[in-house]
Amino acid sequence: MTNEDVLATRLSNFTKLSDEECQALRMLARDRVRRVGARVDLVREGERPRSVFLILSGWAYRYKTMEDGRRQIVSFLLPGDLCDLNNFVLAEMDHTISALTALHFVELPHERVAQICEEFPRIARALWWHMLSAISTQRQWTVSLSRSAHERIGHLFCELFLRLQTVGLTRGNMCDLPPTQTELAEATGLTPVHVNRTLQEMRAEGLIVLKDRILEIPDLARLQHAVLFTPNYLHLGQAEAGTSVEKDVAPAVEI
Amino acid sequence: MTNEDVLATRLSNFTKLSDEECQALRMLARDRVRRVGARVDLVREGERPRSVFLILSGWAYRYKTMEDGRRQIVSFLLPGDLCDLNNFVLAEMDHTISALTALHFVELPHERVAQICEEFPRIARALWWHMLSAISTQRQWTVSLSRSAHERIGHLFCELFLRLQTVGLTRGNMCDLPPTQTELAEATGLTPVHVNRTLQEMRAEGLIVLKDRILEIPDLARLQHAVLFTPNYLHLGQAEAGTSVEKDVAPAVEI
DNA sequence: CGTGCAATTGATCCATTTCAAGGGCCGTGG
DNA sequence: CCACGGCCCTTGAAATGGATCAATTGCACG
Repeated sequence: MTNEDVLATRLSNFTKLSDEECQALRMLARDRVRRVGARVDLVREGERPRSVFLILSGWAYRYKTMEDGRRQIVSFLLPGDLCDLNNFVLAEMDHTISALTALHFVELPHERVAQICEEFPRIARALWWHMLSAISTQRQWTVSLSRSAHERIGHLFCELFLRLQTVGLTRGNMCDLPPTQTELAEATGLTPVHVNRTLQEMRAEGLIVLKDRILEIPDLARLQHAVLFTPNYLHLGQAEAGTSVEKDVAPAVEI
Repeated sequence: MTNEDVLATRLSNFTKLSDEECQALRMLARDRVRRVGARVDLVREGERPRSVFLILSGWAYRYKTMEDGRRQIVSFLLPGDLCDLNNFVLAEMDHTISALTALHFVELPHERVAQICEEFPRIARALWWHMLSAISTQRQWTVSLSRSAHERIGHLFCELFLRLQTVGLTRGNMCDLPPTQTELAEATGLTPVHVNRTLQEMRAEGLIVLKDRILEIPDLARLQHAVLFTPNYLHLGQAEAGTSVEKDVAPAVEI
């Protein structure tokens, strides 16, 4: 099901948007809707994408391949996510974006985005937030370098659940979780076997229920606590909070 | 030693800049130079920085602390690097930036940057590249999730060496490497003990010479090969390459 | 009714962690 | 001038989390 409201919904998590702005975003999502099946590449390493992708439905992911064949998924792209907003300069991709499930998306020329930003400054701001949150998320993933298997997986689940929630894709404490255990392994830097065993332990502890690609988190707070998850990096609902926070810092010497 | 040319040098790796543009960048680096000693925080988690930092000399790093005290360094900031260029929206920091060594830097109000970008579109472009390369680097770090200790450390060394090279801070095949083994451990997600042993092995293999905070890479190509390093993610010297790369991709169905 | 992929299980191996302690260097203070 | 504490690097031995190898089950699909 294609939802042309996803982007507006997603961006509303950063700033309140007017009806007019939402309408403009809705128009974007009608541009040139495309559909691809699972496992299809959207952009490949070495290419210079000439546009921004907006995901309307389905999951995608970015991954890097090493010479010896190992693959590392470096991020998941969910409905409402924009890819390579930053790539105005048409840089060469250093990784591949690929569909995890069947996918609906729109390919937006950069000018189209620029034009909307000019007309609606608040959308421009929201897009900055969007980008910021993507970068923060990337940083969080690197923190997993010092996390245990439990923490890596649990953390990922918390993140995905919350991100899906912001676009209305959770039902109570449940959500879809399309990636296979092998893909979870590629995302966390673990072995499929070990992911499997870790999942079983987490199930045994009652932290998660995961079956048939459906994830249920009986007690989100407990899971978050168990895996040391703090959601601040998603930067949800901070935009309103004003800008006047003053603390003493860096007793620097003026030169 | 403060080098007011670092930024121009750094950005020249992305696009050729005119003398006038370089001059403008040089003026930036004179704005309000500040100096702090090692281990001082520049911005702390929870704050809303109102400006961009430009590092003139010395090293800094971003890190996250977990509730149980573990620390993870998520990136190093070198001379010529700009921090939080993206943070126009004044988001709350979800991590801390701290000086690794004594540091010279400039704090630039966002308007100052915006103004320069308006006057010199090519600088704006270069700043996009700068940002892009920072994000790519962050992605590369998450690839370390599936790297061995040797690869993590070797990869980090290759990256730092090349980044330093772009701002003229290498001497032949040598460069400064101020982080302690404990800090290298925090950056790679390993134990200090294991970092120590891994370094010894890499020394024994002749891949590196590391003593007194000076790193020497006798054969960069060999090291790169040994740790599966590919420098494309730094996006150096791609800007000139034109934008017309066409390949067939994503045999998508128009709807 | 096979074929193939996802999930699962068992047994073994190894990389990395943990714990514990010693040595070198440097700045500080007696 | 020497003793001291602190930080950084180093070493050893033991414990363990996660990897590896190999095989089995279950299920969807042509």
